Amino acid sequence: MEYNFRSIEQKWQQHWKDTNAYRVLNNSTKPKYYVLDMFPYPSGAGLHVGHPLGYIASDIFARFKRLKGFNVLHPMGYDAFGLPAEQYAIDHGVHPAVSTDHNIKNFRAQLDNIGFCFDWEREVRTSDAGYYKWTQWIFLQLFKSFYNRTSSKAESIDVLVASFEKEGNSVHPIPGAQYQLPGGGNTFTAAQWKAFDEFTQQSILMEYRLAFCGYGEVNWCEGLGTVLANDEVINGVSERGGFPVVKKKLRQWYLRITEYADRLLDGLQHVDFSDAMKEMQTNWIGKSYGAEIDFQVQGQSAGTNLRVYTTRPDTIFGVDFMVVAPEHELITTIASASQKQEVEDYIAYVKSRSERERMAEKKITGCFTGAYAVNPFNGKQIPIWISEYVLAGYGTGAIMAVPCGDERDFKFAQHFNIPITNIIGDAFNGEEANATKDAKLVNSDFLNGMVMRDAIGVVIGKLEEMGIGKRKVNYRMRDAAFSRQRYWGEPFPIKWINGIAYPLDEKELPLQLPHVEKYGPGPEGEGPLANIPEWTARHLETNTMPGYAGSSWYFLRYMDPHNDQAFCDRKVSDYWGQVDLYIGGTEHAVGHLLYSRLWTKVLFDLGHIGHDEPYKKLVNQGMIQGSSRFVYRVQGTTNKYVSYGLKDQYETNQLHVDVNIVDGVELDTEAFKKWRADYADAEFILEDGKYICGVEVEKMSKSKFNTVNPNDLVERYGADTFRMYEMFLGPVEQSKPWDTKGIEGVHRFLRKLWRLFFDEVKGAVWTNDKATDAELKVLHKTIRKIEDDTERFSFNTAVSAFMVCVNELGELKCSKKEILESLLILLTPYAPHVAEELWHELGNTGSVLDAAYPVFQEKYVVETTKEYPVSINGKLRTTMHIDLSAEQAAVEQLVLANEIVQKWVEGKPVKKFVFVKGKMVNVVV
RNA sequence: GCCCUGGUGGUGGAAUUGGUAGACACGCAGGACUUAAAAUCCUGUUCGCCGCAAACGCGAGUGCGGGUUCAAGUCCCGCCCGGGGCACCA
Repeated sequence: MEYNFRSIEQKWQQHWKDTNAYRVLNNSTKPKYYVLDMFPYPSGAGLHVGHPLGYIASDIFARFKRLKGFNVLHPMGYDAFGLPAEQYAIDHGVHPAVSTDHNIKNFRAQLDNIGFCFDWEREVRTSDAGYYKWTQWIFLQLFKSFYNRTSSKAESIDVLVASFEKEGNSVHPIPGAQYQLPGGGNTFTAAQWKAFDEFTQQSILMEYRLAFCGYGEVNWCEGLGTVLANDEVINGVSERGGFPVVKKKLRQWYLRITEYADRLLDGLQHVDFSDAMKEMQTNWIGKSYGAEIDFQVQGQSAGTNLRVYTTRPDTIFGVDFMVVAPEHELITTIASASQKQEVEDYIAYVKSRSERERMAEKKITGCFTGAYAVNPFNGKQIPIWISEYVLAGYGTGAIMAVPCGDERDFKFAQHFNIPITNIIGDAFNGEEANATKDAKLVNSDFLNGMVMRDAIGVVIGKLEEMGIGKRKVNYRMRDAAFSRQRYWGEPFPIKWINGIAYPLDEKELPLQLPHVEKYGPGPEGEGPLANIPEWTARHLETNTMPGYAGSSWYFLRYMDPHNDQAFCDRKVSDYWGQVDLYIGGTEHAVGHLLYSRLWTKVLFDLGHIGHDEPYKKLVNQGMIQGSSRFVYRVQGTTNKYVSYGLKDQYETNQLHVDVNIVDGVELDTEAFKKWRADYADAEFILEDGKYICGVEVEKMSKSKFNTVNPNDLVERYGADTFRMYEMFLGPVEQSKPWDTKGIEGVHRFLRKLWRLFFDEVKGAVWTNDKATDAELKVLHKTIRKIEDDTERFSFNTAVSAFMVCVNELGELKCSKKEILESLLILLTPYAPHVAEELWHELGNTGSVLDAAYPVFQEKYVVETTKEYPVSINGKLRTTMHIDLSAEQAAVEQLVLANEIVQKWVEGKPVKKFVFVKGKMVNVVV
């Protein structure tokens, strides 16, 4: 009887399906464990061997936890809305719903092939109305909430309104500093609030809502009648058609994620993410501590101040000029008559440049306004410049420039010949800025002699005393744009009437995405929904939600996927709680992870769930790179190819060749001729009768012909081999190249395992004999190793531990049920099909999926002697078997009597004798 | 430029707390079985030196240069190279 993996795998997959082996219940006496894979987008290209890596790892872990007695939730679903499907629809005339459905079918077939233990009854798709009903519902919660800065959490907007009616906005000032009420200013009393008309009231509330609508700058292309992404704009004109593109403020939905900046930062201390991941999120949030300082502008009325943000108030005596962003509102007020034309020209120039150009070119540009600010401490006049290196959206959109301490300021000063004041003495060399905080200040009036680090607080204190500055924390993170002018996404449950956004009643959800035939943009940068008369007649919002809407909360829906009364029953989310293990790539470091953390915090604040961090532990799987193969076409010929080893004798061109027609490095020349029509009459210059290909590691991609389809490998070696090989390749977190050839080693291992049970001629060879000490030792060593390795996600070493175990049992000629049965349970997470088959062959009737995990017993692995390495002066010279209970004195005697040791010691006195019990011996002479 | 990673045989990788570097595989070489091939199995395989050869032995060796230690792939200091992220954030 031989290892017929095809029929075995088919049989058990069918059996598990028939018996609902992977169904998970929401109530259990067992402890819970939640294993989640990052939501895949079902692309039309299908899976290559790089994709399932994380799924296999999570599957192994889920099965392991199940064997260890946990109730394990391990679901899968699809992030089905999104731009690619819509783009495909536009290009091919297939409705996104149709192509998405088709892609999901293929995706599912590929997944099933690998034998995952997903509970498919819990599958979710973000594009299903039953799902996005709740995405819309959560959006409404965001819309109807504000961030209460006094309680530091989201609360109902009703709380805010009640406060307004009682005390105006004195308790809850408007979060956006720039906002101006229709009559100017940004504070109001209770009486004023009550007197505002509805439009004004709603406009004010919009300034607080966690999901809000505002105006944002976008690239508007009149010629194409649409908004363009940054990468679709080149040199100020559209990539397609060359039409001019201008920055335009357009209505957009946003999430007020900035209010959660601190909590998102703090939360990182309570989750188990890699340092790199925490670092990326921390940088993205970009918290900085500094001060806002008001500078009087010369010749302007007392109220017209230039407010700057700086993290280095200690350098205030080194300020040689001010720089404001080109968008700064004060420019028109302060620009002098003589500079007016120059300023206008400069602003026009900046407007013509896209964000991308601005960043790519990094030219030093700028323009003097003709106005001067006054240094509040010494009355010095400071010229005010405009430059695009200062960003309107950060801080106050204006800075005080200190060229001796800031590289950008230094370069600007040099470029425009602005004299530089040195306030750090020898620490400034005149060649480049020095951003130190440890220098002693000079030329700094009352700060002279003080270390900069200490001066920061002193200056802020003084500014506050004078009433012209205050401590200020800033964040780099901006509010998240939450609308797309696209079709294939969740419609917003919002109606617009007279410029006021009204939420739909929850009973009206889901607001169904209407069917359309065309996906072209609507007028004035609106989405395709604006082209549907029935839609606009209902005054419905025409934008749709972005891709990350549905994926921000899907981990909650898996818990209770069919509930049509709530997004997830509170009792159910309390039972499952956080995702215990989340596996996925690093590409979602700041997008998806930050958004889903935000949504979780809001839902927690509003009392809908009981935890405020979605993921307890995050593991990032590495990428599997492609290993490309090349053939070398001789130059001057149309179809003559020279083998790798001989190519230096010719002038050649290197061409990618499909890795699937190469065995290791040897090209299948017949397959090559059949591969593409123009290679049909190819000729080869061989070495040793073979055509050897060149090899290079590159990204795995169709265009490089280095993709490998898991289906082909499963067909040839079986799912169990494939799963184990993906793990055997190396640590999950690490990127590594794919090498199909290596899979045979894992396949051989499974056949070796099989032969412990069955002989090709004799049939079953396993016995009920009592296991020997040596056999039990092999088994228990393996139990310990597999358990440890699996717990710490070291799946590659676990696979080799299985190999070692089977090799050793083979040497011992051990085919005893007592040993093999336990081994099968250990193997179940990794190779479930063959484990289940052999489990039944041993006479078990239940499924191995629910067997009791073997318990490691120390007594079987205790050693009495150890082969000690013996070094002389740190160099290994020999090894000696010594009783483990032996103490230093006895060992010393034994070792020094050893012939080889004596030879090396050569009668010299022993200076030191190092003995670490159970480890090693070192003789120092 | 800044931050985070990593660098070990021909290849993927192992060495969990400083204690026998190269586990386990791939590849390669040789052998067995076979008319032959495939499959399978066995042996060898870090490099160098000595040697007809094997055994044994010796020397070097974890990107480079220093250091700490009885002992360093592992710890410290200074470099070099690859991968990833951020990039006018004041």
